[in-house]
Amino acid sequence: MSDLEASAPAPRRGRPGYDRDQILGVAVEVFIELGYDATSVAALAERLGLSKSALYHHFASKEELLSVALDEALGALEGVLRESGASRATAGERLGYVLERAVRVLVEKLPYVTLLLRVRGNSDVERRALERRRAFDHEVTGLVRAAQTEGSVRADIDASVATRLIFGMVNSIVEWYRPAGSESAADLASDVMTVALDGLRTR
Amino acid sequence: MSDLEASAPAPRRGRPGYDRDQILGVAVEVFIELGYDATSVAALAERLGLSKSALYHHFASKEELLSVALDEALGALEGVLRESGASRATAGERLGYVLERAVRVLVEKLPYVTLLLRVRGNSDVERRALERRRAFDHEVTGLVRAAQTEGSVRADIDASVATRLIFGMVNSIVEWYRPAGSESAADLASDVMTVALDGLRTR
DNA sequence: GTCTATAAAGAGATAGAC
DNA sequence: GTCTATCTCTTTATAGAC
Repeated sequence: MSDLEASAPAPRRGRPGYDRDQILGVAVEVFIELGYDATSVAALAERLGLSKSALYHHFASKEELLSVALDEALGALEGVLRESGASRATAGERLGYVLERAVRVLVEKLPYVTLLLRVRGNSDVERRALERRRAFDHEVTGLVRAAQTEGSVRADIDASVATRLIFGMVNSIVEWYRPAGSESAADLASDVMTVALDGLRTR
Repeated sequence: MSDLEASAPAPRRGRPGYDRDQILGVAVEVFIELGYDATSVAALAERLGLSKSALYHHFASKEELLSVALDEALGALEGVLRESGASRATAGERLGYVLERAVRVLVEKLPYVTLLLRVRGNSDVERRALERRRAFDHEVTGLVRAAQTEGSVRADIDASVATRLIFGMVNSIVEWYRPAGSESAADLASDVMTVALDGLRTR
């Protein structure tokens, strides 16, 4: 987001020599494996091959790691909503765009979004993240409601319930999808769109 | 499960006088609010209005509370699968039964299932629970595959992916559904079946 | 940018009285 | 069935040297 030059493939020095992004990436991995609360700073340092003090040199606290990671995920999701407005005429089209792009953000930022989806509001940092998630969901619900009025989405289910069910499906992807497997992000997005729009039943 | 007589509405004595079930119920509430790892035994005792020692009189450890709670959820889900076999001819019918009953178990045992769905395998107790969840998912995937062969479920999506998407949707219910609200469990189950089988799109 | 050493608080669990 | 007091270990975080 705020990087003006650093799009290079990251130096990767001999052994230590970590920068903030590299440390953040490893920390998020460990947070996901053990859970944020169950992850001690000692465990993070060990995984990095660093002492705790070296880690505290880069981040002021365990919570700052969490905060920066959550911001990465939220920024990307909010970006999808921002882009959906321009040059799309109907609510149905905008909703389709948001769904498909949200799946891709989930895959591209898998660890960050995974962490976001596990946050429960246990601290100020977590509560602020939940607030931004709620705002996102609220905007999508508005899109679903508009699509119902328009006639492109079935109106016999409450917009809020429909949104929650569909995004429940989308978000659950972080529980099992691994980019290494046989299914590409494009296949996955296509499957999600099919099930969400047309369901499982044969016709 | 092993209660031979105690189906009475629970005594509810003057102030303390807790039994295991009452303590378990409160503990599960707190585990969900704060997360299991972030919940200290002191916090549990405080919520119960008891000392830590009184709590340890009922349960040998914090982990025993978790273990009993997870068993409650898993037992109910496994029961759904057990019942689905008898007297239903096609895989499509069995799958429909499992979906609808799973939603109802989620609602009836909401706190226990919520806790189950947040387990990440951080200890032997958690890993055993995950193993049982995997076995459940595997059986449902088999049902989906049979329904595809039969022709009642669309075959252009991998059975494993379809199962994960649909159960992702079902499981996400624990994130937002509250029995007190306007939507009954029957309405919810009906909405889930509609979206899962026919999708959001109008026709 | 990294280290060792340590402070200060909180964790899970137990002893033993009532 | 509940209590107070305490043990021991681990936690987050800091001090200060290299």
